[in-house]
Amino acid sequence: MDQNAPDPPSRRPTLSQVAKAAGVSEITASRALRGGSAVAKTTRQKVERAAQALNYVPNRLAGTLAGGASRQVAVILPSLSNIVFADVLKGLETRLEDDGYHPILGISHYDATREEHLLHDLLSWRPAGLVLAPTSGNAATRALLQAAELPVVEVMDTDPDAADMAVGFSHRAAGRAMAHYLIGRGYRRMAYIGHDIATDFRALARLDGFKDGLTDAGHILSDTLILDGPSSVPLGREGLARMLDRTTPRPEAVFFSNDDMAVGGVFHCQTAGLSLPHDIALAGFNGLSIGQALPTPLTTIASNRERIGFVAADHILRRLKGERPSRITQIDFRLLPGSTA
Amino acid sequence: MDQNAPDPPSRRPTLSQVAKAAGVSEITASRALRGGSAVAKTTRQKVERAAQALNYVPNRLAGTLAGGASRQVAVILPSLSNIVFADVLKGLETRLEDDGYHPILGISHYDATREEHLLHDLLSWRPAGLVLAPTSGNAATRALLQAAELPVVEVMDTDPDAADMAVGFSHRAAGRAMAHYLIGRGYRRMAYIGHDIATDFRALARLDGFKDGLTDAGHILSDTLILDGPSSVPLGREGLARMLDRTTPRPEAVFFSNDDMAVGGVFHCQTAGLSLPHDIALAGFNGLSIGQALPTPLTTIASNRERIGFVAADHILRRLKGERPSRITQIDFRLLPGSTA
DNA sequence: AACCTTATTGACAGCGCTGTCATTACTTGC
DNA sequence: GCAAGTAATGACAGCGCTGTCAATAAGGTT
Repeated sequence: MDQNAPDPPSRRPTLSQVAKAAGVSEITASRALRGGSAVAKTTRQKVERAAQALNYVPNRLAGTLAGGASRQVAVILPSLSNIVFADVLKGLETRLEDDGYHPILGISHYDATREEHLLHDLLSWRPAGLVLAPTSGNAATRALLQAAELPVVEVMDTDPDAADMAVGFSHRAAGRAMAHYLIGRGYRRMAYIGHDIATDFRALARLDGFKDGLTDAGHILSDTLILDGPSSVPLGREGLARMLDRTTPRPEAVFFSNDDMAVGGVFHCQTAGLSLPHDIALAGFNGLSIGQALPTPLTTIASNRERIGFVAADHILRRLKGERPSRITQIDFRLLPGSTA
Repeated sequence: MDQNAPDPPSRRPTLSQVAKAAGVSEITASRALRGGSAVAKTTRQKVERAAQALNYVPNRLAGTLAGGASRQVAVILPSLSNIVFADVLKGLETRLEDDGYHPILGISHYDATREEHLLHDLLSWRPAGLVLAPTSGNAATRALLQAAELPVVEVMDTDPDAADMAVGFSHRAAGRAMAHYLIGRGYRRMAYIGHDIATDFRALARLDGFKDGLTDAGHILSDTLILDGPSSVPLGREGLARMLDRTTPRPEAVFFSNDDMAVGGVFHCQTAGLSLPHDIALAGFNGLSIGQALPTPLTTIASNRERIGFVAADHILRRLKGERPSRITQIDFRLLPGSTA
């Protein structure tokens, strides 16, 4: 509590104090508490009792410094405003915790400089591994990664030249899949509405894939609207309103950068009295539950973010045990036909 | 390790190597890199150049062990599925990063045992501070906190007997405020629909406050429906459907445990052809953007989660500088009258 | 009984860094 | 030009723990 008061009286108990209390050597106490090694059952109990009595909490800084492997994993994500990355983090944390590991977190805010800085900072804690959803193909970052000599997983995409491992799916393929689906449904005049794509290069990859898909079938994108700022429901709503306002005839189908945006579009249609998908078709990306709970379930592509996080953590952990998980792991997306397109 | 080997293939460079390269003593290198202390400008430059050349990344485990204060802050949250805690985490991370601190994360899953375990685990990293959104008034946890002797902030509520500091607002007061508002709007027969409340005791507090508010005005809650599982849009939708199915006459107004649930309710009304708020009034809690973007903006109470996280981190940091931020900090909620009630 | 295992415990030397106090170099005042 | 002060640097010890190897005790073999 009191920061100023000189507090020599109550320093946290150390292993040596536990050892003394249990009447054994420090190293024996260490082994007893860590389990595994050869320690007599009675000795172990004595030590455990002493630790309990003193309210001993081991100091892993010291342990890691002396022994080797940390049980912390650095995690760098571009954002937490979007539930998508919270999902990834949840999957990560769940798997890590199973093995007594913990994430140290950094948020890059889609800023490459910040990402690099974070990387340097987090590496200084000597984590056992690193998981990141890269913000860009930053060269400096890549160099640091290569030099870091620790298991690294890049999540959310399947970049074939990932520094080490990658867990995710191809956003380009996802965009293409949506194009094929919409074409198959008979839509022709198609538009795209997205949030600030300069920063979110995975959204950009989806757009590129979408265009590719249209091209495959001999079509082209009839209209594109990119709005400033992070994706959100209100932004999507505003986007569709503006697009319909400025373009005649209106597009037959609109692909949004993600579900948040698309749900905004659905709301606009409700307000404007447009019936889905008759008057206009809308599609999103991510498969958020909000979109599926709409009176008209959103047509979208489900990504399994939590699983991506989980598998990423698992890869780190397995690597630490000496195994060699595959370099690129595909976590499939799935097109969810709803009733909006 | 082998001390004699001239150049162990690829261990990370240490401060001593940097010092050697710069032709100064270890401690001088340390001071040069940390800045502040008295080091000649030329010396500092030499050291910085050497560090750069060697690609030196300091080892904070060693630094913290030797020197004192860690730059990690333990964070324990009950969940990440709900955007609410992701928001808090975002605020925390933002403020911490400003000062070069980083969160180590643990998720309790609304489980008191797990929370206690996490606390023990995270404390073993000797964090400089601790932020948690308590899952319960767990006694063992509280004891650990008291003994921990580090700045602790409990977030999301303003528990007057917080172990150390608290940043948030009274959920009870929020519930009451909603009751008063709805009564003021003329609604009488009111119901509540919530998610698994056994675990989420802040939602329970809101319900209690809501009941209090009704009692204040001489009314009582006409119906209550608690559903299993975490809150979600589909769950709220299902909840309202079930309630309307089983109860006649239907309630005039329904207060949901949060916005996710309430938005589900709105969707159900859209599907069932009920007009809001004429046929039935709905209200939520949190002030999520999704609710505000609905064709009928949701009546709700806005909480400022990100700010709570930010202020919590700020309190920790200030405490570490020797200041004494106030024990209980209120981050006000605000009733947002929408068009659903 | 001498010998060999195996189980259990401990001594020792650091891990990489920083706090403390001491030392040296360089100014400045009179 | 010399005492006294300031700036810059370094030697040393130790943070709390674990890996390595050695030592001892206990049990089994021929």
